[in-house]
Amino acid sequence: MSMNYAFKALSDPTRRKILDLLREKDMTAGEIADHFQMTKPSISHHLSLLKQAQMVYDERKGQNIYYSLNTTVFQDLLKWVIQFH
Amino acid sequence: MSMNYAFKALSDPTRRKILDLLREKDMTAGEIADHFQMTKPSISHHLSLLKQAQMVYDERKGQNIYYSLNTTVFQDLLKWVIQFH
DNA sequence: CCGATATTTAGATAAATTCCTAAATATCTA
DNA sequence: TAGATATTTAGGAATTTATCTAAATATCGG
Repeated sequence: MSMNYAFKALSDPTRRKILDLLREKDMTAGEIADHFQMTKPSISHHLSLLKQAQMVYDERKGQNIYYSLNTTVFQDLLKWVIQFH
Repeated sequence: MSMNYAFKALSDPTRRKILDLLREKDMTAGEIADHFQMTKPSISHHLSLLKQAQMVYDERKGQNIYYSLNTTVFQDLLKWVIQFH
């Protein structure tokens, strides 16, 4: 089930911060990387895990690849958390 | 912030299953362990991480230690997830 | 086509995580 | 108090994760 990847993805603070950034607006991989003291390959790796977890979309526009939130898994997460409320 | 421990705790499927069990009823460490093909020390370790994340309470009653859900962190999680909804 | 820019992929390493066995601790009961 | 039961703590091995540098891929502009 895809929730497993989502929970794994959420366990890292860098990835949660990336999601927070994307909540504000869609961003390119480079723009995202500029918010961290970490190399671009490392951020690229985190983005790939978020994509694997179906928490972000990626779309190439020319030289850039834009990342945006994919909210479908968040709905599943919401249902999961509500059970404990 | 305690959310960090909570997200870490949730990243493991065994720990999520423990939480699901405790949703039904409070259970002793031994009862919980009976639901897994894993040694009791391993389950004990998972329980300790859940406690560190403030997702469960533990209370000794005689020889047994009962575990139960602590829902306060789940409320924070709910708020966090809702932001992405 | 070439050089520059944006991003990912590959490969390596250090740190963190999961799980085990053995030993320690706490409680109960005879 | 001694033995049995419940649970945790300690220590170690195997796996996974996070990060880096170097190299590869894709696109753009001249």
